[in-house]
Amino acid sequence: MGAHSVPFDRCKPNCSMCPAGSRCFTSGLPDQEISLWNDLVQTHVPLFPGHGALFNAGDEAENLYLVRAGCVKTYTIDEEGNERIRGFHLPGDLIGLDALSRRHHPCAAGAVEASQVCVIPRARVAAELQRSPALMQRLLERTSRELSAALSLSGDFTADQRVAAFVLSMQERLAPSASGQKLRLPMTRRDIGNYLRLATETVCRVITRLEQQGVLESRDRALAIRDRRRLAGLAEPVGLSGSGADYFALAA
Amino acid sequence: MGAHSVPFDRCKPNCSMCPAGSRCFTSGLPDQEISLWNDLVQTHVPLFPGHGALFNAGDEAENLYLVRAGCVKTYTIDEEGNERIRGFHLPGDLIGLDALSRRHHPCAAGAVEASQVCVIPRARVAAELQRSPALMQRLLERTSRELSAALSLSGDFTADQRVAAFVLSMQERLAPSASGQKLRLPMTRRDIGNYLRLATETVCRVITRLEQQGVLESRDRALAIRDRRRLAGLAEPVGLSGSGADYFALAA
DNA sequence: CGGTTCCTTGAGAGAACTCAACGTCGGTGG
DNA sequence: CCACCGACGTTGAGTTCTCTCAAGGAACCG
Repeated sequence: MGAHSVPFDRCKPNCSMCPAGSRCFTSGLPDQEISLWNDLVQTHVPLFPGHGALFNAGDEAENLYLVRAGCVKTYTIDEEGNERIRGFHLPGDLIGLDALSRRHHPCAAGAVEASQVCVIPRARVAAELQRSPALMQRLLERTSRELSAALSLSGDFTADQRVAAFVLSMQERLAPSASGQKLRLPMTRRDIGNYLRLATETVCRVITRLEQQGVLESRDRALAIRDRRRLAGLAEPVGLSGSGADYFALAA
Repeated sequence: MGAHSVPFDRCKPNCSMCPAGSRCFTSGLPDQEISLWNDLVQTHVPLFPGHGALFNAGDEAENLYLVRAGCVKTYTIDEEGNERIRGFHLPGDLIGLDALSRRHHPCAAGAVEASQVCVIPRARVAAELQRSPALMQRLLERTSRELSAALSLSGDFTADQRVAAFVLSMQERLAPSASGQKLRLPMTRRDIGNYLRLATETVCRVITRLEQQGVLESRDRALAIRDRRRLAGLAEPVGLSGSGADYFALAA
């Protein structure tokens, strides 16, 4: 992965044609608000794995980013050069919510697979917050939801529990309607392990074991859930799933 | 710890006399905004360890809470009855930010030591958000900061790194000015271990080791940092400290 | 084709956990 | 006043889960 950020080209996006569709965090808002948001979005940029980071840790946090398509990871690099993945961001997810109280990004962001992200200048968001409580609430809700998920994953769970929770979570986020269907994970085993704080080999072994027990079917990145109940039973202590259950909780 | 929430008594608090003082998240706002916030605060309640929870996981999230004095922990109980501490909340900290996108609390809250918390009805917060962007920004910033901290702690760190980061963090939060002074931790070794995902014994052993190396001085819950540099060096990969460095980052 | 990256499986090592015991402290009640 | 009890803190010995190291096979690409 290169050291420098990608340059932005100028192509004005249009929310009504967005591939993220109903997963976008504006989904469900009145047309007027969405158009307002659309005006905030400055441009969108393509992003490819290994072709430079979207931003690096310590960079000034000038923008928020919204994933249009693909998968983007946020990560830190420790002094020994080891990557630590903090999160995977799928279509509709915002990137940069952990920097809202800071001037600089606490982490870097880069593509896991070929992706597109919308760029929203933070100054414009800050200005808009003065006018649109609804958008601000959405922002706050998303941030709160990420907090809740991060707290869930920070427990000390076994490798089986972690992997089970991860698979379930990815299924819900990637294909919320198609339960039991085949699923294609965007990331490598190494990335999964890094995110779950497990060695790559451990991830492999757990998946193999779950396959032998008839819980999963897996061929490389393709994956199908055979026994959802057992998987959910394993994942339950982690408490990661169902984060997006009731959305408008903050609104009175 | 009892199963039922404590009843609220009626004592109207006054922000200008709050023991949390400058640590409160309203600190630095113009007097007018603070008075506005003061109006939102319905009441404040005392809280004692072992005398019932402030709320339990699954409870309807009717209120936000703001710690006035003491120390409050948030935690979940898994199906085997094991407690998992998700966070310690010190004077000035808000409780319930992880529930802003939900109707129900994902965790319980209870006193670590004798404490007082302000009660702020969420409905009133939601209504106020329409009018006061400054307060909303503070709320968003606090949530973002907690997210950042939670992500930092979710890495796979050694017991030494975790304990070092915890001690440093507590020192910064409890006595930001009095560096090197003696510090009194509000929580037991068991609570620390539970929070850091370490066995109680491991926490003891690490502290003992750090003492032998001249990094710390420790007698039960009293604690003094002897070699801040070594401690920070150990804690550095965790990246927990300094979260509150630049505050008004979101404001334009 | 080579070369690279990813996935998978095996064997040994190590960090943290569990189990167990003991000392200390503070409260309680005889 | 003191014995008792429970909670907390500390230390030791053995176990276990996951990691590290190593190697082979599969997929992809120039």
